[in-house]
Parts: sequence; structure tokens; C-alpha cells
Amino acid sequence: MGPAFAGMAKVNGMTRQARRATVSSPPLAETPAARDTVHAQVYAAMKHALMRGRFKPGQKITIRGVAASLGTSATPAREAIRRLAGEGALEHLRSGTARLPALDRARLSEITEVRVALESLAARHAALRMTPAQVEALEAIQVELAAARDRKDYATYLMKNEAFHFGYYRAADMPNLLRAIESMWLQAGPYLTLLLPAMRGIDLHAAAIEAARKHDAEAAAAAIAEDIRRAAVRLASLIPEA
Amino acid sequence: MGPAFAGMAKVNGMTRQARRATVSSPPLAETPAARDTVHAQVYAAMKHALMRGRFKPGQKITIRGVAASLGTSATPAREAIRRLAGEGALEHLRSGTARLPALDRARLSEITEVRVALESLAARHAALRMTPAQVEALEAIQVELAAARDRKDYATYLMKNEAFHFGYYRAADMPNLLRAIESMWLQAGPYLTLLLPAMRGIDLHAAAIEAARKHDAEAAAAAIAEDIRRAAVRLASLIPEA
DNA sequence: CTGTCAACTTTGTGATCACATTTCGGCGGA
DNA sequence: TCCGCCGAAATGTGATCACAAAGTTGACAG
Repeated sequence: MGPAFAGMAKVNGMTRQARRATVSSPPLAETPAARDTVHAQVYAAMKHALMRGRFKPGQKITIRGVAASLGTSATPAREAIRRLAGEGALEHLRSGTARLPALDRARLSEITEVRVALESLAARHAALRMTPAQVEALEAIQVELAAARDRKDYATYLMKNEAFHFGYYRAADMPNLLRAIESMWLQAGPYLTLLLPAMRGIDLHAAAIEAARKHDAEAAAAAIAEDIRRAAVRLASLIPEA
Repeated sequence: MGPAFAGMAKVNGMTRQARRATVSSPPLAETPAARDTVHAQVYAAMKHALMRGRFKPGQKITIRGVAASLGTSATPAREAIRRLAGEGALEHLRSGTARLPALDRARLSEITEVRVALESLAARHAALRMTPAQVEALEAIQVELAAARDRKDYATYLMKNEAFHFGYYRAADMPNLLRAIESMWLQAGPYLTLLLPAMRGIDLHAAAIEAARKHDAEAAAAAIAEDIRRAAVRLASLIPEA
């Protein structure tokens, strides 16, 4: 089998003990989360790969494959896969093999409704608490997002879209809500790439920013809900019937 | 250290291979989920223990402790703990030790709002799809719940309350939503026991049942939301200030 | 009696192993 | 050409190991 993630950077090869002992390694090239356990690094790597559509629907994910791609042993890879399967981002076949679940219309519709409920709630709280600095940061992201969209740089577009939404929700300061939202994105992520070519000025980010500036919770919730629903409608039309 | 779960039944001691090979073991004493992996059994055992308040807030959960209590090796116990920590039901200290997080008012308030959003949504769908047989099953549970409450049998009361809510939501037929709800219950579960002595006729289950019978989605959502909020208000008054 | 420090125990982590099951590839026959 | 069968490779699972860090205990000095 081929590597599970093509082009994914290997986790720092040092053992946990060695990593902890090395107080001052060469000043450069220290991975951001080098303090974390290997498990956390593997999980984070898979999570981002999932959200950015690096896996294809139906693709099998093997323990040894992930471990080899990231240069770790099987143990942390197995734990990360189990955890993602527990969140619904991966599906466990009866044989034990994990793969990405297929997205049918029923599942898309369910995830969309849950997302609307959760992200509206987050937007409501975020709008009430957002500081001018945070609003400015979102505007900056939105400028980059629009630029990436216009130049058809879909990888950047996807990254900025994620940054916009989670930047917005983080202002709500509700960690458990944020975790639930992340879990839904993990499931929808692989399919966002399908949507990309059809993405043209349908986002309601400007309205959401304006609502946050005015601390208008209901307007914020409505903008985010409509943003999610519009993307879902486009996506549904691209999914073949069951 | 003492066993992590006092009185918890041990997982069948046979290895996975032996379990699969043994097609017909002695007819008695086959654990319901004996077909599942050991990991699934450990996770399920911890999940139920958590929801029924068998752990105390702040209690440390050790890998070897769980493994010994359930008669397994460290591997499945470690995975189950990691998974629960990922869902927010357990908290990982910097040293790596896992423990039950403390419930302050801010966290209770956040979880309550998320529960209202998720469980209202589930109730709305459930009310539209519920069959007469399902309504009857809920009524039966509610009778047992009321009886247990009156005779102060709190363990049964807790079990029936869980059965009522999840039985209701299951009718919505939205597995991902159900998973998200479960994740919230896992966090609030340990504290429900605090609430028990104050529980007297405050539930809105009768209204929820009536709404389901009439397929009135909005009334169902309102009843469930109010049920959650009332319990949360009582619970908040029992938590000391930060 | 109290504070300190060293030895000992407990704990989490990641790697590795053994084994049953599943999956895949190729080969032979209808 | 297509189907079925068999053996080899791959895979998931659970147990175990080695090691460093964290936590605990107890003796001893003040």
C-alpha cells in the first residue's frame, strides 16, 4: 500500500524521553507542537488532513500506513484512528479496517442541521463578545479568502474559510461547543473539495462580520446559518442519488 | 491504588482470538456485547459508569487501574481513556494523568446551552417521526421513572431518565446528532447525582410525550428545552461560587 | 515537631511481538 | 473469458516491555 498521506511531514523522530530531555535543541525547525505527545501530533495531523480534503471518500486508512507516513510506531497511530472513528470522522468496518465514510444526502442533511444549530449558537455568543481587534482579524482573513477564491487557489481558500469560521466561533469562548463543531467539520471536510469549483460569492461572511461589529447576535446567527445552508444546497446537488 | 471502578464486572478474560474461535461457549454468562472488541467493552463500561455518576469529580483515572478493574491489559484501557479525554469527559493533566474535570458554573452553563440546542433539534425531528408504539414505550419508561423517584431509588431514576431522553432522541434517526448529545451527557453525568435529592416533579416528560403523540415539533422542542433548563438551574444553585 | 532529600513505587508513553483474520494475487479449470 | 480456490502478504488487536517522569514514603537533620 502507498503512504496514507502523501507529502505529510514526519513527526520529529526523537523519543518522548529524548524530546523532554532536550531543553535547547537547534534553534530552528522546532515543530510548533513539539512539546506534545506523539499521539497528539498524529491526531492533529490527521485532523487537518481530513478537514482539508486530503483523503478521498471511501479511502481506507491503515494503522501501519499512518504510522509509516508519520515515522512513528503503530501505537499512537492506532489511538488517533480510534479517536477519529469515535467522533464519526472515520468508519470502522466489521473487519476492523477504518475508512472514510461515504457522504449520502441524508448524512449531509443531518450534518447540516446540526451545524446550523451549533454554529448559530456560537455566532450568537461570539457577536456579543467580539472585540474590535477580533473583528479586524476576521476582515483580514476574509480579504485573503476572497483573493484566493478569485485566483482559484482552492487549498488556500479552504484554509481561510476554516480560519474564518473557527476564528469567529472562538470569540464565543465556549470550548465544549467548539469541540462539537469541530467534530462536525471533520465529517464534512472531505467533501468540501467537491464544492470548490462552484464557490463564487455565495458566502455571507461580510454580513457575519457586520453583525459582530454591531454586536447583533441574531443577525450573526442568521448569517452563519445561511452561509452553512447555501453551501449545503450546492453540495447536495453534486451528490448522486442513493 | 484501589480499583478504579468498585464492583464493575470484569470483561470476559479470553483473548480476542479465543473469543472468536469459541463459537458456542457455556450457554450462560455470555456478556451481551461479547462479540465486540475489548476496547469497545472498556469504553462502554467507562461511559456508563460516567453517566451514572460512579466516579467522583476530580477523581484520578489510571490506565493500570482501569485495566485491572476490567481484567484487561493496558492497551484497551489506554485507548478508552484517550477517547473519553478527546470527548471532554475526562481531563488530561500535564503529567499525563487523567481525571474527571470539575464542574464550575461557567462550564455548566455552556453545556446546558449546547444541550438545549442539540436536544431541541432532536426532539423536533423525533416528534415528527415517532410511532404510537414508540410513544407507548416512552410512557412505560416514564411510569417507572416516576415510581423510582417516589421511592427515592435514585440509581433506577437516573437510568430511566437516561432511557427516556435517549429513547426520545433515537426516534429522530440522526446518529451524528445522537453522538454529539451523548458527548454532552458524558460531561454532565457525574454531577447529576448531586441533583437527585432535589428532583421532585420538575421534569416535563409528560409534555414531551404529549407533543410526540400530536407530532407537534415545536412543543416537543420547548418541553425538552425547559426540562434541561430546569435541571440546570437547580444544579447551578448547588455548585459553590468560583 | 518540621522541613528536606533521597530511595522507591506508580504511572504514562511508545515500541514491539504474537496471532487470528482478512485481503489480495495468481493459477488452474470449466 | 470467467469463476473459484489456495497460499502469501497485510492488517487489526491485545499483551508486554523498557524507560523517563511524577508521585510517595520514610529517614534524618535541624
